[in-house]
Amino acid sequence: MDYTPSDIEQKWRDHWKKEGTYKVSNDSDKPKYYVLDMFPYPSGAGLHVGHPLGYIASDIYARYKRLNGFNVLHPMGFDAFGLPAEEYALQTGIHPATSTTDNMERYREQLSALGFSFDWDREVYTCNPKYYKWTQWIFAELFGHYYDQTAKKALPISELADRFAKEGNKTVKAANSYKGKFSADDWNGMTKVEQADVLMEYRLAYRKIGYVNWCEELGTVLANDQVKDGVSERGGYPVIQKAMKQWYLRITAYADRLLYDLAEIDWSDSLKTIQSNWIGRSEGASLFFDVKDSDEKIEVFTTRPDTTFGVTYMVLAPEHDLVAKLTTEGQKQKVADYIAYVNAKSEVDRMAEKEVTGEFIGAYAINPFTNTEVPIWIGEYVLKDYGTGAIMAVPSDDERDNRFATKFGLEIIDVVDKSKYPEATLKDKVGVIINSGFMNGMEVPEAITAACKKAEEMGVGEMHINYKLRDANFGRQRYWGEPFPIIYDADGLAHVLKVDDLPLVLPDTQDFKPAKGGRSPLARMEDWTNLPNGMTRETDVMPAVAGSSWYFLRYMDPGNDEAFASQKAVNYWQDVDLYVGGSEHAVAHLMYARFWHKFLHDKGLVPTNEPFKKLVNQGMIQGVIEFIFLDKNSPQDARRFVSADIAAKETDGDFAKIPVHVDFVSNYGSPKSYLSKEGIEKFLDWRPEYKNATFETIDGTYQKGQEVDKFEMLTLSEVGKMSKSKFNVINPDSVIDRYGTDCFRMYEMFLGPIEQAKPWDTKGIDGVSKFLKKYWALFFDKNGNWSLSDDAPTKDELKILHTAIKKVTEDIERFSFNTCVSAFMVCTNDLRKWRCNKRAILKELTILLAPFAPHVTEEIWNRLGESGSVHHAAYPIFEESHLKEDSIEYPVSINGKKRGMAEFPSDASRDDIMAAAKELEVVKKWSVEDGKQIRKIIVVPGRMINVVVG
RNA sequence: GCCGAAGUGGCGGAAUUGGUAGACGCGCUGGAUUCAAAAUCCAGUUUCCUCGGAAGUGCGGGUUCGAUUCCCGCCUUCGGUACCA
Repeated sequence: MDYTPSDIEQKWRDHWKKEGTYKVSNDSDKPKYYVLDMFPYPSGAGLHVGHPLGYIASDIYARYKRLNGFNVLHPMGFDAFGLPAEEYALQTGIHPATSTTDNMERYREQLSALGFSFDWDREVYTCNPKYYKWTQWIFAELFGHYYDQTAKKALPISELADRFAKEGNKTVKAANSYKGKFSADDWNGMTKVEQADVLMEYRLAYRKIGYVNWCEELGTVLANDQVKDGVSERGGYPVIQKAMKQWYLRITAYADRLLYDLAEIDWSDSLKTIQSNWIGRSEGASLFFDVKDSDEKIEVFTTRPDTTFGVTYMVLAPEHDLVAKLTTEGQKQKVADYIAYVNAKSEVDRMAEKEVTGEFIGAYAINPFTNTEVPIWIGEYVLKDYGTGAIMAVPSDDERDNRFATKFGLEIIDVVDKSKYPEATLKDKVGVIINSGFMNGMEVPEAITAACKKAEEMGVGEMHINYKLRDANFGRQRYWGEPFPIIYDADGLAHVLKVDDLPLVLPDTQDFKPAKGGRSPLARMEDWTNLPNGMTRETDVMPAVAGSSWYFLRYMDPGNDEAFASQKAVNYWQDVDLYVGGSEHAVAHLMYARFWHKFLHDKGLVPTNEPFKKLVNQGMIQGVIEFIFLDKNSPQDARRFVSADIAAKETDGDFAKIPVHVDFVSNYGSPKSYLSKEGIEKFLDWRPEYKNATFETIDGTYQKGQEVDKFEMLTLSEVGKMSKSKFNVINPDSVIDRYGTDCFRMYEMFLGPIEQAKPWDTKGIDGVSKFLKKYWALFFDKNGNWSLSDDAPTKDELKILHTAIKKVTEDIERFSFNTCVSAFMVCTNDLRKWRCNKRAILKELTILLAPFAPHVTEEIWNRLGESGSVHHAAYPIFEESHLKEDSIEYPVSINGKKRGMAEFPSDASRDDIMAAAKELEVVKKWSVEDGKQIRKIIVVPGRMINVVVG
């Protein structure tokens, strides 16, 4: 009887569904274990082969925990709001709700074909009003709270207003963006609007001016992803930075806790480092510089107040508020030109700019320590949102300042003597201070303290802790997202909707184009925005990160209409024990989710301080992106495409890389990938705007309709993220059709370490397929008849089984699934050598294999005559005694090079082995016979012997 | 630019704590079976040479009896860089 996956896999999936094999209850005597996957965005391209990598790993782990007696919560859902569905709607007129529903349906089918042990009754999707009711509610709660730095937690904003009325804000230590100080009398004398404006600067959800990518031609705000090289990806129109008032979340209030609580969670060091660098806590001083002939002061943050005597100029961010006020008449034009240049660049482009750029604004600041005048510049390397958006430049001790000063011929004064520390780089805070008045002769750390003290005495500054972390821009001028539960009164004051008025359902429309001024399409729906009582609704919607910031809590109690989840459910499940997802989410999603969780914890609504106890980042399965080259200078009605080899040769040509759908390309991913005549025709059907183009190769040129015998246009292959926008998505469906789900699951695991990125390739899948056939064949005789023996297993058979139990168990625990698959292969190969068909061995092997290949093992389990499901069986117990050997083979090295082997009893002592080693043939050959002496013998019991000769 | 990761045979990868480099699989070569093919099975497969060795884990140094593993300096590729998710 042959192994035929198609005969068994669907049968068992139907059976599991019918029996509710993977249902999980909130009432259980078993210990709980929560295994969570990062839920997918249901893209129109379907589930690709990269998604399952993490899902298979977490499914194996969930099944492993279940076999070990845990009550395992293992849910799945969809991150269903987002930009791509809206862009698709703009192009096709298909409503995002429709396309998203269709895509989710396709994803469910694809996911269920992978045999995951999800409890689908707990499915959550973020665009469901029953779900986003609570997303809106959490936002409303954030709006209703401020962060009290004395209590170290969020408190109701009403308590803050009461304190202002009694004490003003001088005694309040709270996270805020309000600059001034006021007394109780001042507060009580303010108008309602003024008070509301002040409170807004303290709320955890607040409004302020922020910058967006604005495309005038498209009349819309663009995501960073939609901007390439300063122009819109669609159409290639110019994009500038435009100021807009919108919602923000004050995540910076939690910066310290987000940083220090990393210590209590089991995440990789690299991920913790990424998060900690993203938070970017640095201690230093804020210093105020007077401006010559002006009342204005420029505030800077510096980690090196000890170098203040070396300040020879200042640089403001081009967007800094003071730029307009301080620029002198003579410099106005140059400054305006420079700002226009900067506005056309994204932040990433600005940071990546290798050339130093800047402009003098004509004004001078006064160095508070030296009273000398220093010129004020603007430069793109200073970012508005980091620190105060202004720096004091110390070209002697900062690399970027140094490059800037060198290029523009600005003065450089040495203030730190590093001659005592020849190893130190500019970045190291070491050295002796020189040319610096009261600090001369001090070591750097001492001087930093002294400079802060002096600044405080002089009233020109103070110690300050700065974070790179910025508050989260939470407004999108879009349609497909959660509406804000916010209405504005006649004074423009924001009010939140009460929980009884939620969800505020996203109104229906067929017109997804932005409204005037780049506002959300909702702004056009006046019936919805204008309320009968004269109030108006907020028309921005929330970003996709909103729904993904708390979904893990909803799975605990997904149907609840009274709360985001019941306290009983939350107290039972507590937190996520294992979270598996891509490293591309290392900052944004994980940071926001931790922030929301901590806020809910402050409110006493979740028992844990951190949401994700252990986190494993799966590497990305990459796709191949194929390009041909478009000659940018060719006329619009006769575009010229050239092959990759021509483009490589014509180095002076001006070519744009145009991605080609991988389906059109022959031999994709290899150096010889090419477009055939048929491939080009498919490309032209797909991109009709190029129908008149010519396609040039070294051997000749092709144009649509032309007759050619053999035509191969070489394409350029690059490896990169699998994404609909790169036209390189590969679905698992065809692989599953051919090899079966169990094989696909094991092959994805066999590809390599789960955390490592790798390009997709089906080359080795036959090996895994052969393994499953061999495993199946263990249960059958030569004639294909079911044939098992009930005899007691031999010592060798037990050793093979228990070697596998040990290896597989240890490797599951350390998430090394590729080596598990290899251990299974070794085990079946060895059992085949012994022609083992003992029930006692094969039954245990079947349970061990069940998490990896759930279908074939269930079929065998059934044929073994066992009751129930193999997925509810008891995990095999490892017995050390079966692995014991009488003797061990030692490698014998001479001077670190392996020269031979020698066998010793496994209980031989180090001294015994050392004595015996001297007499070994190999050792004599390489020492005495070579005219050398034995200098030293190193024995590591059970491992190796190394003899040093010389 | 900044932050993080990776680099080992023709290919995917293994080596868990500094201790036999290349497990397992693909591919390839030869053989068996077959009228033939597929499938299956067996053997071989890092490179180089004088068959005894020599070299070898991106590159250049270092520590050590011993380094894929630790340290210093580079190179290349991938991910993130705050509005793709």
